[in-house]
Amino acid sequence: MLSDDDARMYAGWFKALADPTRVRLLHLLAGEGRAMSVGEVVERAEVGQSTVSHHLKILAEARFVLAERQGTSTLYTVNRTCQSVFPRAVRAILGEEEPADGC
Amino acid sequence: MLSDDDARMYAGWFKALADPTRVRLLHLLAGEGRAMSVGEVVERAEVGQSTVSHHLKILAEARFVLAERQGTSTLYTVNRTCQSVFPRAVRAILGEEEPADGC
DNA sequence: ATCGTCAATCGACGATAATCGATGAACAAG
DNA sequence: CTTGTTCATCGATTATCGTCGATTGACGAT
Repeated sequence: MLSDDDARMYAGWFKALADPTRVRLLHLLAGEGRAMSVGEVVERAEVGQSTVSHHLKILAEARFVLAERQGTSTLYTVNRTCQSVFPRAVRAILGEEEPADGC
Repeated sequence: MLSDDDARMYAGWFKALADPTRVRLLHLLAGEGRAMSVGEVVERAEVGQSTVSHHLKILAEARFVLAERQGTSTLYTVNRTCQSVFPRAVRAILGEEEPADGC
């Protein structure tokens, strides 16, 4: 049986993309193909600055984006090495692979 | 830009697995390798009957499990054709594939 | 027709999460 | 040092979600 901690870990990965606003922010960032400051993201998003900051933090904690401070602004980039987390998580949940941690 | 509806659709798929209890139920069902009644699932789960019924319904609506009524009981099975949903969703969000609907 | 079993639904409660506006902290420019 | 910019954090509000116990509805057996 999947341990409680493993279940929470997998659920956590899915939770990071379980919000439409985060999906759109990630898509926006990926479509631009370069690092973007929070301000640039706010300009193209339809939510306020604090909301964008909040969601980018969640995406960064889940490692789907990378953050880098540059002077007074923070640049966010898509972390493309994370594309494989979901296939691996699904296989682990379905019992075809031993649990994997990290991204 | 990803439409609001598309973003909600993708987020909805992730949301279905964004809860530890649902992850465990799906894992339990997959590990058994056969259709299980709600009662059987309740026996091995650590939550009440109404909670199990609630979560199985959510998993079924997202097409991750299939439900079939058999007399007085309902049998749930893992829908293994849904494994590809997440890779495809991720590619669509990251802009490497046109949006895909359904599972 | 009645009774017992099984699962879905209902109503309520507490916890989590999304959003906003305002405040605060770090930094650059003058 | 002061001012302006940029982002993170705080506090509050509202909405959503997970869980439970109780009820209801469907079905089979007697």
